[in-house]
Amino acid sequence: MDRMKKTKGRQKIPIARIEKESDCFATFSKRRLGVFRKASEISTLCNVDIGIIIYSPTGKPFSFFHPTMESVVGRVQNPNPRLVNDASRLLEAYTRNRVFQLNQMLDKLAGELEAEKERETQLDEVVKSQTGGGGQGWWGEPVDNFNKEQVEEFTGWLKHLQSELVKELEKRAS
Amino acid sequence: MDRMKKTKGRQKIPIARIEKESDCFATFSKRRLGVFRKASEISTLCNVDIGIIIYSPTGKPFSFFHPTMESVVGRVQNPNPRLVNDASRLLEAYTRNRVFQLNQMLDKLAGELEAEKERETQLDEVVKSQTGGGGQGWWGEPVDNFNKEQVEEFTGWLKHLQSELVKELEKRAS
DNA sequence: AGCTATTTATAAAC
DNA sequence: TGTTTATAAATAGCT
Repeated sequence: MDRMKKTKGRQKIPIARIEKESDCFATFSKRRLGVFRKASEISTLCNVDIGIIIYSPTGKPFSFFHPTMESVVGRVQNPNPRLVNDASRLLEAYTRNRVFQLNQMLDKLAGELEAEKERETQLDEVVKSQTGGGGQGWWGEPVDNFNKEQVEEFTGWLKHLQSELVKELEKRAS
Repeated sequence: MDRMKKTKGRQKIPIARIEKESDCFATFSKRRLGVFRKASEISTLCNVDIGIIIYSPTGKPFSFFHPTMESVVGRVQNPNPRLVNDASRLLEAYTRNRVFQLNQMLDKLAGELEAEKERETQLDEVVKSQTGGGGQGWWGEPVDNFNKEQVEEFTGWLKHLQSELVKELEKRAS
C-alpha cells in the first residue's frame, strides 16, 4: 500500500540567486560544506594541494587549505620552485609578521583579563630564539645584505614559524 | 527479461590515494571540474565571492575565481600582476581571513576591558615594542584591514624585496 | 540540526 | 580527451 510520502525530497532548483534570505543562508551552509568536502576528497585521492577562500552572504570569510596553506601558496614541496613563487614567500613573510603582531596583542589583552597567564608557550620559544631577544626583528634588516645562507635560513624559519603560529591560532580560536 | 548490464555504473571507492597514475589523472580531471562547478553554483545561488587554487598531480595550477580575483581578495588594481600571481592572491585572502578572525577576537576581548582609551594605549605599547620604538613602517600599523595606502606601500615593498631576493637566488643557482 | 525523496555527480568502461 | 550507464553521493524542502 502506498503511504503518504514524508517529504518531497530533493527538488530541482535553477542556478540563480536565491532571494529569500533564510533559504540562501541554509543553502550556503550546506553547500559550503559540500565544496570543502569535495576539495578534501580530491586532495586525498590525487594527493594534490588545494586552497579555497569563500565569503558567506554576511561577509564572513571561510577557508580551506590542504594539506597546509603553505603547501598551496608557497609550493615548498615543489622540487622545481619558480621565481614567481618567491613573491608568495614574501607575502607569506608579511602574513606571518602580521599574524605575529596580532598574537602579541591577543596575549597582551588576554593577560589583562586573566592576570598572570603562563608565558612560556611554544610560540614564545620560537619567537625568542629567532629575535634573539635583542633588537629589531628580521624585517628590520636591509634586504641588500641577504646572502645565500640567510635566504635559506629565512625560508626555513618561515616554514617553521608558520606551522607554530597556525597551531597557536587554532588553539586560540577554539 | 533481464539483459546484460552495459556497465557497472558508478562504484563506491575509498577516499584514499589512487595509486594507478592513469586513474588518478582521470579522477583529477573530472573532480576538478566538479569542484569548480560546485563553486560556481554556490557563488551564483548565494551571490558570494569565492576563490580556488588547485594543483594537478603534475603540478600545473588551476584556479577559479568568482566573480573576479580582485573581488575575492578584496583589492583593486595591482601595479604588477606578474609579481603577485594567483597563489599570492589567495595567500592574501588567507591573510585577510586570519586578520578578520583575530580582529573579532580582539574586539571581544577588548569589550571585556573597560576603557577604550586604555585599550588603545596597550595596543600602542605592543606596537612600539614590536618596532623597537623607532620606525613607522607598515608592520607597525595598528591592527586593521588593509587600506589602499597600505596595499600600495606593501606592493612597493614587495616589489623591491622580491627583486633583491631574486638576485640572491640567481647567485645561489650559479 | 535531522530526514527522505529526488537530483546530481561520477566510477567504470568504451 | 569525450560519451554512456548504473550507482553512489549530495542536497531541497520540511520539521
